[in-house]
Amino acid sequence: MSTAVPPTSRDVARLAGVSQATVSYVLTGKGSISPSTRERVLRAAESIGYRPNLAARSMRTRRSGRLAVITGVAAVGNQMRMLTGASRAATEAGYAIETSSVDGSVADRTERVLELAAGGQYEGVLTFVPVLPGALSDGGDSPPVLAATAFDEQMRSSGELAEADLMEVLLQALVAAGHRRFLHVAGSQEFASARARRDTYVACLERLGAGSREPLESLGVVGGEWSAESARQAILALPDDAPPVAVLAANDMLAIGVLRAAAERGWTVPGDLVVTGWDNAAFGAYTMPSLTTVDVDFQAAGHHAMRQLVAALRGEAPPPREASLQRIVWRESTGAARPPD
Amino acid sequence: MSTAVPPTSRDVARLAGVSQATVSYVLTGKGSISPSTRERVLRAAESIGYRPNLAARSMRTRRSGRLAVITGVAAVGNQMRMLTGASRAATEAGYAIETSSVDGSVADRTERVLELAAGGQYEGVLTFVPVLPGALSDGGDSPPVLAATAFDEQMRSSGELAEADLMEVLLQALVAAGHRRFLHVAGSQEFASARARRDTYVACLERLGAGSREPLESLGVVGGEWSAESARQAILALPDDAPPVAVLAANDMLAIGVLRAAAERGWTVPGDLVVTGWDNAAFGAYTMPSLTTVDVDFQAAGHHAMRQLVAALRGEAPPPREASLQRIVWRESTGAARPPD
DNA sequence: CTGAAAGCGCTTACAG
DNA sequence: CTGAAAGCGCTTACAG
Repeated sequence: MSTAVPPTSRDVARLAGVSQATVSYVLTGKGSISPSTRERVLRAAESIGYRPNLAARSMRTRRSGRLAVITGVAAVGNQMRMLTGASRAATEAGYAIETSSVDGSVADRTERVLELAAGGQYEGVLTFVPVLPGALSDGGDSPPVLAATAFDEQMRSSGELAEADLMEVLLQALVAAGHRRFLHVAGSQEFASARARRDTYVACLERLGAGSREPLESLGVVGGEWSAESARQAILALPDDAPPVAVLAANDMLAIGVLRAAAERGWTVPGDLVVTGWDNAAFGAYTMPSLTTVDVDFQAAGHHAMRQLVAALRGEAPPPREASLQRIVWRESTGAARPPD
Repeated sequence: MSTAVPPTSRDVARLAGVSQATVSYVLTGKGSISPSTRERVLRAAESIGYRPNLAARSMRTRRSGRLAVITGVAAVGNQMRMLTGASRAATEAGYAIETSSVDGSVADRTERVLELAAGGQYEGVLTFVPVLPGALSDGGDSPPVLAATAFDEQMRSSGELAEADLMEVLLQALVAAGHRRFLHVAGSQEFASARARRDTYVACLERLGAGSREPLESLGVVGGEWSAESARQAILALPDDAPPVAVLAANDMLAIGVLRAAAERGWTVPGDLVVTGWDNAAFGAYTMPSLTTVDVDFQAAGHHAMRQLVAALRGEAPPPREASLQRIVWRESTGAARPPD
């Protein structure tokens, strides 16, 4: 519609009766400008709908104002929610984000992330897929690279997604409900979240076992990828006398594979098996039986991860940790088990 | 790592022993440059790893080289797959894409799309969520705005996703298997795909009914949003004597809601009810029973939609229609029904 | 506290 | 077929 040429800072200057430099100082907040001049400039800019030409600014400052987000092919729904949150945080901070999808091995993905970081096009990179820890950096000479789904010793990530505290709550409740035999169906161990859930499962079971009168038994950790089929296979491979057993799956997709396999074997849920998932996938409330799971606020997680990235590239202190983004949703697949309070 | 200043076209010119203008002509393919000079410039650019500064180019050409993709909050997994394909197509065409998530009413979304199109930051806009047809444009004075999930009379969209031909195949196969009573659980009618599936259901049932010895009966069209809960409610509202009935749901999320409701009412699937979905969601192979559905290649759809956008903004003819991106996947929820061949 | 001037890296008439 | 020069819209020392 509007074939009109967009106004420039020179137009604003002319209108406000100041120099172009003054306009720039007001808009970037850099120079020290008198309140009255400042006011006048702002009003002029407003009145003609001035919006800085980002390309010109970028060329002059050698800052692109753009951040890259790396997505992968797994758990696309969760990533999209994270992207929404990250996108909002980036906009709030004055950055635009560009999305780049990668697949292949962890080495391939890492290579790609490194390329993007070195390309000079982006001021920072946030990855939703696991890469080798060596690729992560909190800035310094090169653009910061943060991971939203992994964490390492240097804490260059939003740990929330990797938090597995609720695995302990799940286990405690199941023990309290009388369960004594357990199995963990793990997710891809490339993901810190999967590692955290597995580690917490193993550690908690040991600890709880030591403190309880009756012995707790773990049938171990099976699976290792994020596919329903891997979970199904793991359950089909169980000995016939496995039940009664409480199966803690690393996410809902795995859990539905467990449900399916149980049905195939003629095991009832929550009779012979109880099952829990993670992520609160939309389908989980409608399976038969519905899935007990851990609701994760992916949008908030994406928002927070992006805020961390922005803080890193500005050299600011990381934003405070958000209140927990996770919460257990008890449904039919765990029978009468409920959290101890 | 590399604190080195990236090479400029001037560096390339110096190295190749030509002027900066010549380098530009070679790289943009605009001027007429002798093959030997051209070769020399290309080699020089290659040798020092020259990559054009997009900000500078953009400022000079007043073209941003950036396209906006609008995503929404529903069917996030499908959208992410489309985004992956669109992203690839954009890169192939030399564009970068930025993602912007919108929600709210169709009016809100339309407003947002219009803003983005008018903002001057993007050369084109592709939306994965429905907007008012008036917002769509195939270019001209303003940037083109295309929709990947809707279509209108002017065909400003990649119709593939809206294609519902397979609904007819589904119905024919079910009729051939002996089904006589049908129900359609529709998706949100804002989506062209949902409208197409509903319309095809209605039209086919009429046509097939007219041509068959035994009368076909439709229990009608219910639902109208993309939630499993709406489908569940629709089934719970059916009269007790509804079965046997073939339920054609507009997507898999709806179908799992149907499955759940059937179980709650004590109706067996595929005995009392047969059920079909759409989209081939990952969980559909693991429900009990597994879901017959329509597999959709969302990545290819996104790729094709983006190619259309690029063609529109370049004033080129739209790319040829892809071979069908859809295919029926027969599973347990339809019992013995199979396509007539 | 404010302005004149240079320059970021590119493209594109224009002249040769 | 090639080069010298201007200018896209901004920011930022520098001088006042």
